[in-house]
Amino acid sequence: MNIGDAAKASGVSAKMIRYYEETGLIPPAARTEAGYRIYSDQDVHMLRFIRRARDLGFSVDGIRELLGLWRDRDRHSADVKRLALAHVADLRQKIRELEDMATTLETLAACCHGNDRPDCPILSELETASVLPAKKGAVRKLNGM
Amino acid sequence: MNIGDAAKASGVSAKMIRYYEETGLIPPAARTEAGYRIYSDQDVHMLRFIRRARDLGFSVDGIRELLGLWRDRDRHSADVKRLALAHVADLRQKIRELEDMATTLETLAACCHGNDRPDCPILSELETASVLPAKKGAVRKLNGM
DNA sequence: GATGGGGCTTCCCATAGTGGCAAGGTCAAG
DNA sequence: CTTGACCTTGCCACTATGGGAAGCCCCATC
Repeated sequence: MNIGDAAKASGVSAKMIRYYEETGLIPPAARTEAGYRIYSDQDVHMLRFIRRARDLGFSVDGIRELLGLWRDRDRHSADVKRLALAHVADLRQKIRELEDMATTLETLAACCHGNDRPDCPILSELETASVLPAKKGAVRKLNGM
Repeated sequence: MNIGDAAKASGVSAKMIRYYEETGLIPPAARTEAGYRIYSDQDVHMLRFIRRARDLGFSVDGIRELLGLWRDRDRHSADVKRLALAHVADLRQKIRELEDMATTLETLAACCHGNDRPDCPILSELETASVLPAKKGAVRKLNGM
């Protein structure tokens, strides 16, 4: 099948399929004489695997590792589990950071009258305080979320 | 003072100060005859404001609005509050998504023996299931977090 | 058989925010 | 006057994704 059909069948856009091929996440697709990429059901299966991993927030590099393990019949499930739990730790770290931001902002907003007067504790705080002193080593990479 | 000192004093890197100037978030700095940017304590004050807003997860565009309100002596605190609470809603939405991912993965990982055998429910799930069926309208932009 | 529409190809650009590097100018201390 | 630390601009990189243009291809319909 052509790339458009593979995209529909897998839920990965044609654009991203080409990108994944270009960056080596997936092997180069076979081509027709005219240069059209062709995909088998197997390929679609793999693309769906990728899409699901992305839905779980794995980065492309994480997916690369997952795919390696997926293809390796002699894999140790411990390796998969380690990968998954490391990702969970990243997610939880990120959640904590966002949570801190949200509660700080909510606290400030609760103190703001929210009327047509200009005085506002939110702006005052931004102006003067050190808002999040404990912001060391933030998990800065959690793919574009 | 020079850009390096302003960076140290504000906590915003020199690189980012130039970027903010280039993109119009802050007005162009005054220059010495040799072309060096010079910053006043006022400028550093503004840069610190920006950094704190970023620590609270505001996007550069959000900060642009905040700065506008900050500078506007006739602002309505209601506008600031609305901005803040809208951001909180975005944060909470994002948190929910990450939370879903984390719990799904944890559930799967809990079912994985994590030994040297290859069978692994995590991979099985990625292979077959529709992992996150409720993934409509994800908050895709929450500045690079 | 020609024509049209839709799909495919590659290539380039843009996003947000940040880091890094390189070539060259500048300033201050020794 | 030299040296080293700083400044300037400009360009490239990253992640993951979308948009679009120019040009070729395939199939169905007239």
